Amino acid sequence: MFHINEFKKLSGVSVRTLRYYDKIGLLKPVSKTEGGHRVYSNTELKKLQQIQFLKTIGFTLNEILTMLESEEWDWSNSLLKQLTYVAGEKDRLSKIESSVRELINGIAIEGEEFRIKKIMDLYNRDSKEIIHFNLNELDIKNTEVLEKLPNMASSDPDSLEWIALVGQLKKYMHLGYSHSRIQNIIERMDVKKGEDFKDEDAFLDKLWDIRMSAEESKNYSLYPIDQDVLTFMEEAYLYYLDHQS
Amino acid sequence: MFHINEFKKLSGVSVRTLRYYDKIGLLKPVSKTEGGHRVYSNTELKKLQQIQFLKTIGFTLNEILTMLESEEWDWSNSLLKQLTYVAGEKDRLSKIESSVRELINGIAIEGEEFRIKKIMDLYNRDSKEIIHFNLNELDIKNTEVLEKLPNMASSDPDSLEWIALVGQLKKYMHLGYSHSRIQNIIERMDVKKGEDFKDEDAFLDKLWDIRMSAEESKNYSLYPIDQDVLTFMEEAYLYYLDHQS
DNA sequence: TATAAAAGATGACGTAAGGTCACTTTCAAC
DNA sequence: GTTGAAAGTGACCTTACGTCATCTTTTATA
Repeated sequence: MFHINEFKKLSGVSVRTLRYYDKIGLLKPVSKTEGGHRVYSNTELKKLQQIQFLKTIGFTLNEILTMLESEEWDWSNSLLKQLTYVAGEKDRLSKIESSVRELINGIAIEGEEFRIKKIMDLYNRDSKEIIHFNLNELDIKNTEVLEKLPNMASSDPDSLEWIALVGQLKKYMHLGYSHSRIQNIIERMDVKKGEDFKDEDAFLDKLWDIRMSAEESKNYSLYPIDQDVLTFMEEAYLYYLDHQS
Repeated sequence: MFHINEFKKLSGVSVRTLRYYDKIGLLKPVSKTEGGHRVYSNTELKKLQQIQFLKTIGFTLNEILTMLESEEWDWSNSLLKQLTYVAGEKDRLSKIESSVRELINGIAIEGEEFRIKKIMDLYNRDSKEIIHFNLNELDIKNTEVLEKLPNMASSDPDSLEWIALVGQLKKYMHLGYSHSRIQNIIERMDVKKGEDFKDEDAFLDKLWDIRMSAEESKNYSLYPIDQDVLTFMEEAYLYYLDHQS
């Protein structure tokens, strides 16, 4: 049993935060003294560490609250959502990073005059690729795509394998679409497509369809796939069809 | 000259935001009508676009305010700072992404309940860094297994596929080891084993070894594989070897 | 046991960047 | 001049706490 300052030292979380978590019902002390001082135990310490972890991967306190409250929480689903979010943010930051690098280089080379003009140029480009893209994504995510891909957030191993396959494709892209490793991946995708999923709503069919129409991929919000990966996939697939035994 | 609603349509920025920018002195309208309605011009449109750009690369409105106010601003310096910040954030998100992936993988293989709290418990306040689940942080006592599986906690797509394959095996176990679906999975495992990894330390070889000695798998604690899955895998593999071609 | 000091509790206000009412005033068309 | 649309202002709300200010409880010492 610890009082609040000991608990703070054990957990590394500020007293204010502990009181706040108590207030919002996220982490209540195991009991209180007669005078109203909070008393914590090891149980609360563990729970607090879980909270800290979920916070670092980007969940809000409210989300964490409902997660830890409900006994039957769909962890896979929310973790996949979170993965989507995190991967998307990472992607966004990558683009920003290159913009800023470009700007710095431009200023270094061309000097002061470069400033306004180039900022504008960069902004216009970014506004098309980043901002506008995000707005569309948000709008569409809630309506069409979710209906189109009902099972896409499942923790089904098949879905996971699909994710793995796309990941491999990306990893080995530099080998070129005719490379045997790439062709093996494509073959597995093709086999898997025909073999594992015969129902219409299946994850793979939907994603396969999306591959066909590159435009749609922009709205594909569960697992962001870069445009170049999709293009590459298309090329590799065509090559695969041509050279099939 | 535009009134506020036209300006909103031109810029894509909400009316509330425009009024807010006016209030904090970031973007004032060129003039006001006698009745107090805001009037904007093309100059403000350009400035607003600059603001939007600076916002997307992560500057606060306050920073932008001082930037645009002072005539001689050290752009290189602040952009470099921003680059550092953005790159750092990207790095942070990368680590989070791997953590989440690993968590998902663990759940995919093992099922929801058991693993998640245990993994989350790994979060230590001591490590100010985001946890990167490498094996050292895990509570593993058998060091032999540790040495055998150097890369198994990585989010390498190859690892992901392996994980997915084991997951599928578990999922379709009930079909029996001679079922075509199972045999397909086994075949992919076998092909993958020989094909993708030729170096000794590779993930798959090591795990394949572990399949051989079922006892060791008990110490295999990052992605523990159930005993029955291992046994089943062995049976299916023997069947596969017998009936090959 | 009395008392002082330390520790804890509670409440209020502030943060960034606006969103969302509610209510009032001005503009533009007829 | 009337009227409906558009614009104005002000207040409260959001996250996850930090930072006082004031009051009460606990604890250590005389």
